[in-house]
Amino acid sequence: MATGRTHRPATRSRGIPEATVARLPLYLRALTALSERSVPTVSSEELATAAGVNSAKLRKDFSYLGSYGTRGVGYDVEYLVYQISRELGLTQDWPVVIVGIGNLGAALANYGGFASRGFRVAALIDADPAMAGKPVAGLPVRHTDELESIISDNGVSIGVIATPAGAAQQVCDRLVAAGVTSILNFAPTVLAVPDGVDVRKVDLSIELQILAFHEQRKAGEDVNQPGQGARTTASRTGSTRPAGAAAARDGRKGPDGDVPAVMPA
Amino acid sequence: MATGRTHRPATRSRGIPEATVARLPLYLRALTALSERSVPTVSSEELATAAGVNSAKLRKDFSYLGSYGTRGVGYDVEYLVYQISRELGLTQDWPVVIVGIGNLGAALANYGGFASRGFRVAALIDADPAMAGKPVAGLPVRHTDELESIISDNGVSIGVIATPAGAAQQVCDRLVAAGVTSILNFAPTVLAVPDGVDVRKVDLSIELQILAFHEQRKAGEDVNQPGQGARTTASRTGSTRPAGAAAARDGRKGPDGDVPAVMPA
DNA sequence: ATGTCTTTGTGAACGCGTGCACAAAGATGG
DNA sequence: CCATCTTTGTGCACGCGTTCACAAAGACAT
Repeated sequence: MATGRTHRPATRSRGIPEATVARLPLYLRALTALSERSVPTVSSEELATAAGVNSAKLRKDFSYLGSYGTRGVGYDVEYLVYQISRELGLTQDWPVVIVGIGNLGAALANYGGFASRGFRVAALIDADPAMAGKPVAGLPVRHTDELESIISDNGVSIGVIATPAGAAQQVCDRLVAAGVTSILNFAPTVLAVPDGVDVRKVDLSIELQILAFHEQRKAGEDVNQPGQGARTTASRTGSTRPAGAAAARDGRKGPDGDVPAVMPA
Repeated sequence: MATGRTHRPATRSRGIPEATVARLPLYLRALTALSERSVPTVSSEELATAAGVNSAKLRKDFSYLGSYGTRGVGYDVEYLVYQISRELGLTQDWPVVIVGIGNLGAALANYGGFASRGFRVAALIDADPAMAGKPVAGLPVRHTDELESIISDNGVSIGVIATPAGAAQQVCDRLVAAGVTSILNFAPTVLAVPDGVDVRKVDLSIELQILAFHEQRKAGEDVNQPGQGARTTASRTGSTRPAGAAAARDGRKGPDGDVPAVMPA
C-alpha cells in the first residue's frame, strides 16, 4: 500500500468501512472491463477473482452499498458499474490541479486514468518561470502565482502535489487556503493540514523499502532456521530480540558508511 | 495511500507486524532528517510528531525491533537509523530494474529516493526499439530482449513495472521466470504471481477515486441527492448523469472504459 | 544515596476487518 | 406447482492493529 491516510480515525463514512471504499475502485475497474466485453452479469466468485480478492469479502463489501445482486444469478454488470461510480462520486466531473511539473508531474498529466474516470486536469502549475506557457500533455503550464485564481475560477477541490519535498508544505498551505479540501501527495513529506482536509500519500521509496524487507527475509530464511514451522506463536510475548542484537549494539560506534545519509529530494 | 498488498494474508514476518514494517520507512525518513541536523537523541513524542503518527504506536513498533531506547532520555538517533536500516535490509545494495520507460518510468529513473536509499537502478528496459540506447537519467535504455540476461547478470531480485496495463502481466511473467521475487507494479492490473513472489501495487487513479469519495461525502453532508457539486462557485461541467438505474442500463456508462490505453507509462 | 522527574516498554481492552459457513432467495426444469 | 440447484447476503468468530494507562527504568539534582 503506497498509501497513507492522514487523520480520520477510520471513520465509517456513511456506514461504508474505509477498507471497503478502498476496494471499490478495484471492483469498478474489473466491472468496466466486463462491461466493455458486453458481459451482462457476473457472479461474486468471478468478479472476486478478477479483482484479486476473496469472494466473501466482495459480497460483504457490496452489501454495504445495498442488495444489488440476484441470488442464483449474480450481479448485473452495468447496474453495478453505475452504483459504484455513483457511490465513489465519479458521476460528476472533478477538476484537479497538479502542482510541480517535473518528471512525475508530467507523467501524471499524461496519465489516461485520470481523464477517463471522472477527473479532469484543470491546470498544471509549476514554480519555474521557464516552464510557464510550455505545453505538457496538451495543457500550458501555469505559474504558481496563478494558483489561487485557478482554484477559485475552476472550483477545484482536489489537488495533486508532485513537487520536491521542500516545497510541499508551502504548496499544501496555499492549496488549502484557496479552498482545496483533498490532497494527493507524492512528495516524501508529512503534510500538516487542518481538520476537514483529506490527505493521501503515495510514496515510491517507501514501497520499495517494504519490498526490500520481505526480500531480505526470504533470502535469510535459508541462512537462518529454514524451519517452515518457525511460525509458532512462541515469540509472541516477550522481547523478540534478534540473536544479533547484542553484536549490533557494538557497532554503535558511529559513523558507519552503511547508513545512507542522503534523503531523497 | 497508494498501496496495495497482494496475497500474503498479513503474515507476521519474523514477529514484526506488517503494519509496523510499513511504518519503518516513515520513521527512517524522520530520523535521517534529524541525523542531518546532528540531533543526538529524540523522544518518542517528538519523533512521532515528525513522522505523523501516535507516540504509543511508535514505541510499540520499536519494541518489536528490540529495546533501543533509554528511559528518561529517548532514542539515540544514529543508532536507531542504523537499526531500522538493517531491519529493512537497506544496509545492502539492491539492484532494481525498471520496465516501461514512458513518462512514469522516466520519472522513477530520475527519482532520487531510490539511489539514496540502498537501491540501485541496474537497468531501464523498454519494448520500443526506438528507445533502445537512448539515455534516460544517465542510463541507456535496454531492449526487452535483454531482460533475462540483465536480471541474471546483475542478480536483480526486485523489478518495477511501469508499462501499459496490457503488457504488465507478460512482463511480470518474464521477470518472475528470470528470478525476480519482488515486484512493484504501477500498471492498473491485478498481477498473478506464483507463491513466494511479493507484489506491491501503486495505483494513481485509485487514490484519486478514494479522495473523490470523501470529497463527495463532505459536499453531500447536507444534501441527500447524489451528484451534487461541492463548491458553490463554478458550475461543474459535465455529465451529471440522469439518476436512476434505467439510464445506467442503456449501454455506455460513465466516463469511459477503464484500462486506459496509455498508462502512466 | 536518595528522591524526583522524565520517558520508555508493555499489559490489557477494544474495535475493525476478514473469512467461514449457512440459511434465505430466487432461477430453472419437469 | 414443486423440487432442485445456484448464488447471494450475513451472523459469527477470530485475529490483527490501535490506543490507553501505568509500572519500571534510568537520568539528574541535591
